Amino acid sequence: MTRRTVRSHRPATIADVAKLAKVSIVSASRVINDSPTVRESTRRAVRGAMLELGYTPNAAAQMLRTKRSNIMGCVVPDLSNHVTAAVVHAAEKELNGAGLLLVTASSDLSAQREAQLVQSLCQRGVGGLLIQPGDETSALVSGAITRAGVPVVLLDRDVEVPSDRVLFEHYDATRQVVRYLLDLGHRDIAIIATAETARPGRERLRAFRDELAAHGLGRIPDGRIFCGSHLAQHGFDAAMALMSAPSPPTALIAAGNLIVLGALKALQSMQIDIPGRLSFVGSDNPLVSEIMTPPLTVIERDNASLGQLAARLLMARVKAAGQPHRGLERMTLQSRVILRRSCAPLSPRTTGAKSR
Amino acid sequence: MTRRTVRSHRPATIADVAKLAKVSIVSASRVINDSPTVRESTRRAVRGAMLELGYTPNAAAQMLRTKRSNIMGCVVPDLSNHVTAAVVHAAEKELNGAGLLLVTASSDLSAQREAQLVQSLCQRGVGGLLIQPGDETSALVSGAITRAGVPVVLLDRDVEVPSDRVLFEHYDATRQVVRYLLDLGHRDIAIIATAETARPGRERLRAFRDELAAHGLGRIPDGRIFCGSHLAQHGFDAAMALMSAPSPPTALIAAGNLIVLGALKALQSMQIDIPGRLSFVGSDNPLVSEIMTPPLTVIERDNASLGQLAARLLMARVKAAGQPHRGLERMTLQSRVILRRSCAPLSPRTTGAKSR
DNA sequence: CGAAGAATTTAAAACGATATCACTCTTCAT
DNA sequence: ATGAAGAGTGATATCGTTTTAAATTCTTCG
Repeated sequence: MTRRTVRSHRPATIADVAKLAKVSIVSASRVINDSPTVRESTRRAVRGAMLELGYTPNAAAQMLRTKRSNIMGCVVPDLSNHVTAAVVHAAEKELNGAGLLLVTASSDLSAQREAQLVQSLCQRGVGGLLIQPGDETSALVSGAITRAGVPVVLLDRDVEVPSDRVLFEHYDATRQVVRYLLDLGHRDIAIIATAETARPGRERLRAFRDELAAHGLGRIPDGRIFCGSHLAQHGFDAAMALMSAPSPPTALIAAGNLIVLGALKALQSMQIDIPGRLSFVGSDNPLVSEIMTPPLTVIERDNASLGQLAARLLMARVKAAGQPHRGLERMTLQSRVILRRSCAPLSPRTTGAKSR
Repeated sequence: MTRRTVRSHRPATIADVAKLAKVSIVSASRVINDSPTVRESTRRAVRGAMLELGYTPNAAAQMLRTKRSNIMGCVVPDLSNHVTAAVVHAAEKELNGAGLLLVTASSDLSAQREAQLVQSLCQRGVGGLLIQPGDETSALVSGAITRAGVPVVLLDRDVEVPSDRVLFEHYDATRQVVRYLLDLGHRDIAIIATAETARPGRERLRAFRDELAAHGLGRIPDGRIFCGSHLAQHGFDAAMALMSAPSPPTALIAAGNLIVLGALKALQSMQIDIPGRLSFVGSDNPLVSEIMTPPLTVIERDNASLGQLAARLLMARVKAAGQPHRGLERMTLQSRVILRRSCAPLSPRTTGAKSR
């Protein structure tokens, strides 16, 4: 028969709180939103009532009135990619810490789907967006972003829109790796990369060309550059083509976490000795590349930091909504080159095999 | 000066649609919600107006009124885990296809955080939940689930709550693997698994014990079973302890996708020959385990199917809300054992090394 | 042709919060 | 004493939708 805190089935509303605290609904609302113009005694009364009723604001009503929600959106090409998942996970964690939620949607690299998702998320009232477009050149996507109407932070992409962005430094790291291979004596280096329509692929490729050119090797022979999807299959196909050709390269850079795996599968199926016959540079896959045989020289990035920074940037922008626009942020995170044992000096054997 | 479709900045509301279609707001609402009691001509008029205005319902208002939203929630231990990400990605894709969104939150294996997330998501009005609790025995979590008030589908977990669940078959596959090792002549087999407080770890361990007992090896010596976290570090530590002991096992099962990587790192650092000195069984990591040296015998699961099935189950349950409760679903997906080259018959050398 | 009944449509009342604006009550300078 | 400024409060309108119940129109049939 105890009647303490009747805990009616219906969740408490602000009206219940107000009544219990013996103040107006408006005052209750003020307390909830930390308005400064409310007397301390009132604040205490409302706080007490909220606690007693276990009150939490109805998000839908709040959003209907204010037009913004504390749900952020995130559009990425493929959440099942380990690198993407790491970024998203870090962002989500950072946002959660601030009481925000993150809804994630995968576009499967379809520009149309991307644009549609951005629109659909905005219309559903997300407060801000993290976006990693698959293709930076799509007008459909840049249009959708421009029209979003909420703060947007780009994830390692450089689309021509007035948004903040957090980027990885790909160019220097790639040049560094190419130089490393050149220093080892390699003169015939190939690269398998992602599409040039997105920053990582474009930057890595540009670095590849520039560094070779800087060493007087600007005239890259045909069939040394493979640009395409980020999928393992692309790595496999490209590596197959490369190494089954009459005169294969002596070094290979696999620039993409799945590409690495596909390429290695191909190399293994052709029983190509690494680094005996081919020096190999991979990327990402931190745990894995360490225990491969041989352990892989790779370019690695701190994906968690990217996600975290992006989330912070977004929250700052959302909070500052309405205030005069600070200049656009453009943060760059360094990549790390980790030397392991998958690259070796160009040996007589390699040369021999090639000059045959 | 063209005034066609003025495209006012404010998005169109149902009132605009109704006015343009020259019907009442209610009729417009009926058309939007596919109510059967609306004349064909009316329907056409409203449809036309919607299209012309580019109208889409305001989700907040809809939710405020109906108390349900088309956003689903998902609570998992760690989105950055490849396996988890695959499941979530598939679920998200399936939901997206039906016009639903998925907000994902990671609990970092904290039961408290899990309970809190479930509550916070519900209060924010998600229409249903996919949950993978880190610890099935936590009353905090099962309480939160019971109190959720929306349909819940458990992801490969067996919590005592009245919810649907989609499970992987772990028991048979593990017994199969143990039998395989026994058939190869191994008598001293070790296992590194995740915690017993969650289904996968518990099932695998039970299978391990049962199959050994079935072969008269029920008396498992100390230090052959390692239960703990799912992290690589646990795999590393356990493998280190196992193989640096005076009489190491001749076969090892690493039951967890990260555990595998940690264990392999340890084995490599100790320069333990696989399968010469130790037969090794891994799990998951499909692309990777194929290109390891040697290629790994593993237990694999179709994570995408799990996610997809869970999403479907959830949608069915959400749609059937209010209707008499069908019995609880409990679907099981088979695991696959893939034999590769990381296991070998117990050789004289292995035996010798051991009997020394 | 008129009435009953079915089929549509509509006006008005929620849903739960915040925004706006008016009001009271101090405090303080004139 | 008067007025102005400002702090604190509250009544009411509003956000965009669905629900309810009542009103209207359309059929059908005696």
